[in-house]
Amino acid sequence: MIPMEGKPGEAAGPQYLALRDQIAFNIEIGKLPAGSRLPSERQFQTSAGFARGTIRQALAQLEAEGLIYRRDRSGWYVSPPAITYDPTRWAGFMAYVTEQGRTPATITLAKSSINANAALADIFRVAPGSPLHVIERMRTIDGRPVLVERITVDPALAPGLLDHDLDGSLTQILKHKYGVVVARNRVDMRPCALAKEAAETLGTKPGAPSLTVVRTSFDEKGRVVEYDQEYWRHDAIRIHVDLSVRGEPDA
Amino acid sequence: MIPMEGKPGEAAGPQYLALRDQIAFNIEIGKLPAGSRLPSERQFQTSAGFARGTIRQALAQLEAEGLIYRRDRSGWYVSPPAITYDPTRWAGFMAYVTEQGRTPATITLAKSSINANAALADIFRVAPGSPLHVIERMRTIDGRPVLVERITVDPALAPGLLDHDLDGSLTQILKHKYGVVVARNRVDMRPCALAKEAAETLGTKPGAPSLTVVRTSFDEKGRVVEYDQEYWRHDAIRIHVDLSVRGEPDA
DNA sequence: GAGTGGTCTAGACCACCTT
DNA sequence: AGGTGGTCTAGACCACTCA
Repeated sequence: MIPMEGKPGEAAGPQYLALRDQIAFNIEIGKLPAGSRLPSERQFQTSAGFARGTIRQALAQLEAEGLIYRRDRSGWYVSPPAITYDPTRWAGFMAYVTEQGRTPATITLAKSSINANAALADIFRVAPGSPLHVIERMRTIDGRPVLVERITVDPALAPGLLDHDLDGSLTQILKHKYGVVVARNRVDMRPCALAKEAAETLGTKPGAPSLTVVRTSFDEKGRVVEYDQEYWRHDAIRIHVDLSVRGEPDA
Repeated sequence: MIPMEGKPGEAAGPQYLALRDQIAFNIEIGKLPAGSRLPSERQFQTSAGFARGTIRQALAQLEAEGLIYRRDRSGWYVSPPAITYDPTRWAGFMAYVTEQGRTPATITLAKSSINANAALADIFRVAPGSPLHVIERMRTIDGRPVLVERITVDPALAPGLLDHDLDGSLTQILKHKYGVVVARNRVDMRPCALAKEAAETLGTKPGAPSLTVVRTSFDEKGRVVEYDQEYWRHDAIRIHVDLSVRGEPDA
């Protein structure tokens, strides 16, 4: 067990925030380095003298701030630094994670053919019931699962796609094996909470804070080549966009 | 009090998720319209037969998902639809909120002159201790506070800026009164939790889930004209970016 | 099998909002 | 003044992980 430092001057307020401050302080000064495990909730109970519910409130607060994360039924850990994601750049996951000095990996969870429901039929502009490829993958950074994604591809553009090794870059495969080139990208992002299934895959709890990123890629003819729904641990990503002027200035 | 509908077939799982599903169902079918108030926690306690802690777990879950929000010590309310924000477009808050059929408003909370600390001096490339304008504002959509922001401006570019009415568009003032035109924008976003002060201003609880947006605006000479830190209620915003190809494709 | 977090109970008092 | 959410306690049992 890692002994915690007391923290200096504190403002008044709820006890759980005082405990939060103390833990945050120990993370700041490096006493609790990234990736290390926090003392157990019952150890905090003893050392801090609060009820377990209060301890958990402090931990939930730190989780919401992105300072710590949990591994389901295993313990609480200090979050590693977030990866910066720039939707205006075309680099894929493997590329930009490596660029930032981290180690990415991809695990294909499932691949299958489905029939388009109304929503997907609308997105791909095909008849409802048309076949579509669906690929589910999990991606890790330095061994920690950070996102699950569900990719839908129109088999008309990439027949036999599912026979390839899908642990690398999908965009690369589409380009080199099928000559499909992405000409336009649409990206939607919003904070949300993890659904049960995604939470289990990421080894965390349903309802854990998360960021949903939906990417729709089009080729030069405006056809949808890839529809990608990503669910990120919210402490693993930050968005960065750098733009020169375009569009009308302000109001 | 609004009577709640029972919800149909349910999967096994924790009780708080069952209650979550029931409330979510009532929001979906419109029994609990946007902006309306939920029954009180103690009413749920009676009607659902759970302990209050379990009720609060369900509500916290719905809050994390962005379906409901709280007004401190007042009650729980159904979240209105989110506003779409496109960082690649130049439209200001007033413009894009209006475009989406909603009513924006701005309230200036404070304006003052400070001396640059190390971090700000670095951003503005001035000597530490140099004077800087700081403006704090709150912005609302349809009367609901959705963000607080802290804007820093170099007085060298806009002397006397604080004497203007700052409830409108700052970018407009900089452009029309000072001839300062934004040529480049850098935007950083990340999920986080509201600090105590921001939470109070937004009428919610510290630690409420939130999205931080930091905008740095440059003029054509590369000088920083505006440094804007925004703290959004996480259920009030979604990001949308639409891009044509640029940069190398993938890896 | 010991220990972890996940869930749940049944109370309590408080600060604050609302009427 | 009555009701609200905010905080806190002191237990309990369970499903699961880990050694």
